[in-house]
Amino acid sequence: MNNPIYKNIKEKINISEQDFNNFLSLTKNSQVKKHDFFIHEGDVTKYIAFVKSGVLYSYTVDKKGDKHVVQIAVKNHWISDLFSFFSQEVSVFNIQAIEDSEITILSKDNFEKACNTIPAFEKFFRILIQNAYVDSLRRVSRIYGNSAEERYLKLVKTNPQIIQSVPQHYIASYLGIKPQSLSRIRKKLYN
Amino acid sequence: MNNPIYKNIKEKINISEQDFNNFLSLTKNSQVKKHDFFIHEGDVTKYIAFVKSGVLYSYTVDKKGDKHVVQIAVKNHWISDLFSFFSQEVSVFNIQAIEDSEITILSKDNFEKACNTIPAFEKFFRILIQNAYVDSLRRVSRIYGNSAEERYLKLVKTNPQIIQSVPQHYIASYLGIKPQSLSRIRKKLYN
DNA sequence: TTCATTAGTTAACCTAGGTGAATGCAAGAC
DNA sequence: GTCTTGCATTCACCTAGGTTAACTAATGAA
Repeated sequence: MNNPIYKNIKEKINISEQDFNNFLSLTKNSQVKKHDFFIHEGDVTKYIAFVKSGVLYSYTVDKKGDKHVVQIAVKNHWISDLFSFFSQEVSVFNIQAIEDSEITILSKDNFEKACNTIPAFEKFFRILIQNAYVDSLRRVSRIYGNSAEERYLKLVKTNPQIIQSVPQHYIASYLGIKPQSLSRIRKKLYN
Repeated sequence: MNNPIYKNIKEKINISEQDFNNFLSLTKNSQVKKHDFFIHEGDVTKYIAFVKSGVLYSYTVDKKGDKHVVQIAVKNHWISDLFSFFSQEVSVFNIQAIEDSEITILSKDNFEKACNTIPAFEKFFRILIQNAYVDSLRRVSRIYGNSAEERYLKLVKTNPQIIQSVPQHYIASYLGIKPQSLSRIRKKLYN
């Protein structure tokens, strides 16, 4: 089977094509135009999204009004506010499309259905939240243990696709610095 | 019932004294002497601990050999490497006692038993991991959106117990700064 | 086409926090 | 009791990244 979602799930759990097709029938295809919202801060998160094409990103806005990019999801990655999705509390994140994107979405109700009929999915989604947790922990230690330059190099190495397809000011925000500083770092590096 | 663990669990889920007593029979009391380890980096986490007295803290060590405090657990709080505990992968954290401490521990096996016999516990522990995840997310945005001084003030306000009972260099590390800088900040504030 | 935005770059200057070293003080070890 | 070790403080100096502002190039709407 050549479906990218199937491949993505297969990386984490064992699942038959049959079960996957059942799962797929619970999802819906959808589109998000450039700059349109997938999740609005203050709403309860109803869907989890798999990015088929394009790029989505999540961010918070602090009391000073500054935006902080938290996650960037390129092709073949999942994105949502997992905490809000699982707890059904309101989201503190916004998720928006950086460019026109095609996504496959799964609602909370159908997520429950998938878990009930295909037990392995419970595990798959528990792994998703665990990974999100670990990502966040890693991020904290990366901020504390590395300079912005080191964090940028790390990103270039582990996520070249993000570097290629995302405007720099999003990347700067994701790294926790200003666009001018990223520009300065890049200048220094590519000399 | 006057048991602090009962109180702590009651804050998150509804549970009868009967069920709680069953749960309690699955736990063990233990002690950690000052500077002794509860969890060693590289081991699989076998226990989750409730701090009855004393203070425990978790930290990572980066490639440069610098220590970064991740969590500080005073009386009546839980501590463990939840990721390692649930996934049974090796831990990247060390957890040590800051002072002689009394803890109540629950093993992975007994955790499974508790979940099987008292379904509400599954929820309780899912909430623990969700909260840990949210804490970590909040921490990232606090680092990006606030100065060390603001982070310190926030800690004083929301966690005075930590300020009172933990030596300053641990707090500095938790805030992501050096002890000298915390000293400077405190001097500036208390003038 | 033209005018207005938005993105990226550069540069001068500023500041929060790091670094290294010195000092004083309290607590264990013996 | 002295010796040592660890913690907090202070100070002088340094540096990564923020700030402001100017300039350019690219995109987009009318």
